[in-house]
Amino acid sequence: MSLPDQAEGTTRRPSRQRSAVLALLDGLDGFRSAQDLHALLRQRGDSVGLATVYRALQALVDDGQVDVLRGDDGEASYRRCSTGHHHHLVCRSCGRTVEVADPPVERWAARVAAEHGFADVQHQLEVFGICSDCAARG
Amino acid sequence: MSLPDQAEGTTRRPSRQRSAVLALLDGLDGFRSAQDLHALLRQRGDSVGLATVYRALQALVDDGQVDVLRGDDGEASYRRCSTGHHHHLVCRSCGRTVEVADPPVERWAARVAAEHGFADVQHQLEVFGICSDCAARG
DNA sequence: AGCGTTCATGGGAATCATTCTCACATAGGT
DNA sequence: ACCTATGTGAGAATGATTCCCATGAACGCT
Ligand SMILES: [Mn+2]
Ligand SMILES: [Mn+2]
Ligand SMILES: [Zn+2]
Ligand SMILES: [Zn+2]
Repeated sequence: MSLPDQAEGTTRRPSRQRSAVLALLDGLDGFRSAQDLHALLRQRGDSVGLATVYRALQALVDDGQVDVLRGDDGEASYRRCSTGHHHHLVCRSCGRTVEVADPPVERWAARVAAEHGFADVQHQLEVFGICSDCAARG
Repeated sequence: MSLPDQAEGTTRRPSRQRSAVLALLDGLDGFRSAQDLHALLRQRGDSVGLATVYRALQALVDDGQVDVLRGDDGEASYRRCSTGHHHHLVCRSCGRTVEVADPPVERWAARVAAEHGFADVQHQLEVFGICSDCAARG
């Protein structure tokens, strides 16, 4: 049902920078902007050029290892995710994210698209809210 | 369930420009970018400043008369929509859009959020595909 | 280890949608 | 007609993302 991930096998020459980006993402559980990730890398000492951060993220996205989300302001946020198809429950305040699945909506999307003569169907479903930690703080 | 639309009653001084934007949207059935709408207004003769197009669209969005969608490139697209809560089936090629509803997913989103302790829940669900007209052309 | 080829990096310029500024126009009430 | 609050528009400013290109690092070969 999900896209073939045709670019998944692309060989890339390993580099300290790419590893640093992936390692950073592994230690975070929420969606973060490229700018944020770049700043975090600097603090951590693993300095990486901003352009390289964007390139690394794009490569990971193409490879299906990272998910992207567009905020209301249009800024992209990235998160290390499981490779299968899923959706997200995201905290608007801190970005904390839970991966969720909803089989019924998968069928619904396919059916409603077919009913209207649409082919090549994709869908996106995200749930936003305030997590309990953030609600406690105010 | 949907947001209170608190700004809905804001009084705004009428203007030729605002009317032109709304009239243009009424004659279109797909999502269009602000830049596109601005260009269309110029062609049509109702010239309106780009900043004013953005202001008019933002006002309509705040008023709940227009929906916004963020494309993969982060560019915002706008469409005159019915005021109630709904989702969209959008053609990736021409933007043609059908409004759709899915009551089950409404309940599902509320439940899954509650199960994880999230409050102040919103969700967004969009379906993308290629409409029959565009599929016919190739 | 040395060398050449190929690909990755990074800093800064370029892009581009969107927002801001502010001088000017205009709607509406007097 | 006149006043005042608000809308407009041209261009500047903003800010995320991408592009450019000279430099650096990885790989394959010797
Ligand atoms: Mn799904
Ligand atoms: Mn819904
Ligand atoms: Zn939170
Ligand atoms: Zn179409």
